[in-house]
Amino acid sequence: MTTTIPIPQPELFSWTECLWFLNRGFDDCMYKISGNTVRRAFEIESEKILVEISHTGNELILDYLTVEPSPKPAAYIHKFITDWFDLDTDLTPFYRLLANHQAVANMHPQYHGLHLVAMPDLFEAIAWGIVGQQINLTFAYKLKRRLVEKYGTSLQFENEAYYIFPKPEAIANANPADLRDLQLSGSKAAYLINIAQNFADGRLSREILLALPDFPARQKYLTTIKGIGTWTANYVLMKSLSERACIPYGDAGLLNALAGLNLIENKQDKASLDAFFEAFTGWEAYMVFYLWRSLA
DNA sequence: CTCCAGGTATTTT
DNA sequence: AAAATACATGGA
Repeated sequence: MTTTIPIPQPELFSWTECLWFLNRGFDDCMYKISGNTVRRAFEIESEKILVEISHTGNELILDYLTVEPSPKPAAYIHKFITDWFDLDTDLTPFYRLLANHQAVANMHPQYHGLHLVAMPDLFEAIAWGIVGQQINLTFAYKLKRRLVEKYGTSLQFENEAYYIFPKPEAIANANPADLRDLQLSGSKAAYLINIAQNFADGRLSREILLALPDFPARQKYLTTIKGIGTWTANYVLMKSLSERACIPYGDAGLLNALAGLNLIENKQDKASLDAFFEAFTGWEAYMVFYLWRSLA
């Protein structure tokens, strides 16, 4: 079965750039890329579904490779993919701001059509944020894979396993020592279990965060949770809740990119960092994403 | 061997 | 309130 998702502004969308980001040299176990297609497995209401996404000029094409989804999972997947590639955002204003700033003006022609590649699943985004704190990305993706292979589920297709991120319940019931054996730190193991329990008990969810009045309220709510500091809160909000005003302060890649462009003196130079971002009000998260892109 | 990684909580000035 | 430190371990 095949279905499609229209791309509202195909002239400002580049599938090649989005795929480049997904495939930028790390081993992310949540999808597989081959050629110009990406496959990802979902488990919704205990239905396991494998989707292959490809692209034409003005729409994404979804092929269901195993089973045809029921209406509710189909709707979930449609929304997930719309959010994954941030299809509904019009980049025109962002590109105008880039053009006005000499140091980053070339990013528009260079990365034209790159949409912010998101992590629509909030639990996955938070868990990934925790796992990735203060370690290099290569190692972080290894830890993520171990976590997913041990606590997630999977679907077999053509002799390959497609993994589905663990449900909160699976990690809520995990033994801290087992997480520690995956080479997570003791602190991270405790953070993950506590956060998973919050999700499992209904004390934390996308809906709960969205019900808060504004962005600062969501930041504050997240940072009250052990293990979620300024960086993780902003990272999660920009990657999973489409908050466009997020700056993951302290992010090593962000600081390196800004230093490389001589926009900050050193990693403590918050004044210059804030001054730079003032030119991108409302598009801070996109600016961060493009700076990360520029590091490759 | 050293230094740094898509940091945070805790302890010490 | 600001600064130092422990945490874990791979990669360069």
